[in-house]
Amino acid sequence: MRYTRATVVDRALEVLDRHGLADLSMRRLGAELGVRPSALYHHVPSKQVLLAAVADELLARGRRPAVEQVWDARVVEVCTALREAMLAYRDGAEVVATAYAFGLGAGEPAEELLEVLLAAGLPDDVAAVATRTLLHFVFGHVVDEQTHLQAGSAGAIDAPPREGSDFALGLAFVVDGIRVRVAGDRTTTAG
Amino acid sequence: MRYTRATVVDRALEVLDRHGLADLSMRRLGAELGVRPSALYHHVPSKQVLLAAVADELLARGRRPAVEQVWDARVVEVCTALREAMLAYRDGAEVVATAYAFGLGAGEPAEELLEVLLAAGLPDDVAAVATRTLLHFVFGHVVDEQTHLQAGSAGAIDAPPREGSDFALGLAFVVDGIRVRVAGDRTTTAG
DNA sequence: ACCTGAACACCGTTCAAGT
DNA sequence: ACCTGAACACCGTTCAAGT
Repeated sequence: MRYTRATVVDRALEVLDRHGLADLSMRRLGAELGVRPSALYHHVPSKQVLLAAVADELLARGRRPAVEQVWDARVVEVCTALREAMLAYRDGAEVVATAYAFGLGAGEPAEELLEVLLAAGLPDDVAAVATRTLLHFVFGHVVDEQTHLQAGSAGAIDAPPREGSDFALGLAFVVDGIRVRVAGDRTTTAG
Repeated sequence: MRYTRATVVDRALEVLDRHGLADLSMRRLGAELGVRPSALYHHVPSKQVLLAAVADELLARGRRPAVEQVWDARVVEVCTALREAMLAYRDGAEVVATAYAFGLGAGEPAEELLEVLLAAGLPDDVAAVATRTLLHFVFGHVVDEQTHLQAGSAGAIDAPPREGSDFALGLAFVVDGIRVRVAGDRTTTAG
């Protein structure tokens, strides 16, 4: 059998969702494809790069069209869509957060947020920090949330009721903080 | 030679700081202590627990007395001290953030922030979410920051100028967002 | 109680050789 | 171009046996 990079990534995402990140090894993935682990290195330079590709594929599948018009509602929309895309796959948040930390994935939501914040009137450097702050919140929160959800569904102990409302409240803290700056800059520019 | 749990943790912290998290294996640590890896399991039940102990030791060494009185200045103080404690050791942020995610470490800064936010007048559930939002920001930001700092000092490419000011600005977003709630609750209570 | 010796069940990655 | 076979240099953890 001859494989392409896309099918390797697809199969990796399938193994991730079915067996979890801990079981997604190059050897396991090779076995799943009926191929020696070394064969994978013809399609992907390293496991790190493969996982980044998995992260981006996962996010691509979760993409939703933009509907909100105002900057703050748009920020909430992008972050909420990001959360849902990650929650849709087992260990999705961990994979995306790690890829982002290595600078290899999640570039698209980052660019989208930066655009929105620049359009809202923030200076370049402030918008860049605000974007990273939002992403750090989303990744940290959803990794936590997904860990607890999965622990709850696997074991006998049921998970604490950490629903989307906690996400909305935490996100509101960050967005409100950014709003203070947006309003301040507008005032400064106007005055 | 006979060792105690404390010396094992101390030595692990030393290996972490000198060689990095990737080189801190049970086998490596055993060799460093002149002992078989299996001997370590008499002092510590698993590597995960060892790393959590390393995280807490690292934070204990970075502890500073509280000086600020007002809640928002106090929050900034706690978060800044947390950042500095983690930056003081190689891969410190990664170790502490991971231990926190597993619910095994960093309990002390979490409790401190929660106390401050409750004293500021936030209801229990809001204060809990605010605490987690602050910690997610701090961990996410400092892991990023430390990765770039270390990449800059190791390789030929110099790091981008991500100084403490980015941290202060990002933290201000979250604190300002929380302030909106503190003010709102006070208004609600008063009205 | 603390440690050794030996094993179990794995990893990611490289690379000459085959087709 | 794509894959096999085999190796290199590792992992965390368990457990009977020693002292």
